[in-house]
Amino acid sequence: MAHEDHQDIVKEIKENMPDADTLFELADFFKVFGDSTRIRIMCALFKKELSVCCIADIVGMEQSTVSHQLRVLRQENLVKVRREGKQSYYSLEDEHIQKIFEMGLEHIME
Amino acid sequence: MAHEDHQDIVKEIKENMPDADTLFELADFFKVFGDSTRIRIMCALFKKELSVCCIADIVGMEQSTVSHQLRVLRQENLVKVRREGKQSYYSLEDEHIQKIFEMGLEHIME
DNA sequence: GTAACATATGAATATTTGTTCATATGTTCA
DNA sequence: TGAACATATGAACAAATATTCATATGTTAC
Repeated sequence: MAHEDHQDIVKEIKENMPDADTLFELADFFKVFGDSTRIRIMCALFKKELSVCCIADIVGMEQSTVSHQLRVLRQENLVKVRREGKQSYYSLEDEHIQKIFEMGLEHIME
Repeated sequence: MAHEDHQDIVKEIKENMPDADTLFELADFFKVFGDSTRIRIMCALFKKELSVCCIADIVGMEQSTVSHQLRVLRQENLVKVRREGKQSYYSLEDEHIQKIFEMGLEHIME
């Protein structure tokens, strides 16, 4: 290492990279997709909005677990909530999420 | 919970979900995107293939750290290696990766 | 008001994960 | 062969994370 080539390449690439903050934020965004419980929750929400207890039943986990994970999803703006009576109905924030999901699927299917 | 509505919805959604194994695999795939070091490595590789020491310099981390993370990327088929003399040159496996990356960026930019 | 239900949250725990150091492996050149 | 360099890997440690239990908060109906 440390020949001129090396330094030139490093410099060139560095200059064209998005800034570190953006990439850090991006990693945090993808981190949300990196857990099977959350993935399953999101997947369940593709069809329609669902209450917390429905989601818990679908993914087969404690209501508490689901609630914690829904908070994570909310914090990254992947889902939104609507309160109706005793229940909270969750739905996907936008269609990006499903697209990203599908691209991931495409990749692992190869 | 446990009114008929609830059970019907749960059943309907469950039947239409991809199987658990697939979703588990998908989570593992996205997990790779969920770390800022790996994201930065991938991002560096958008332009061209790079040697390990170049990557280490670009992301500003130990050669060892980068090597470990490159293994993770390899295991999920996100990068491929080409050995040339003393150096290993890494490059992205396919164009899915950049697309997924860009969709993520789009989302966080909103 | 209280009871019954749905959801959210805090604390504790176990597991996973990222990084580093030290070192092994692989490659080239003399 | 051995020295010098590049990369890979194992062990150890610190930090982050997912889950559960217990309980608090919020809502409705009586």
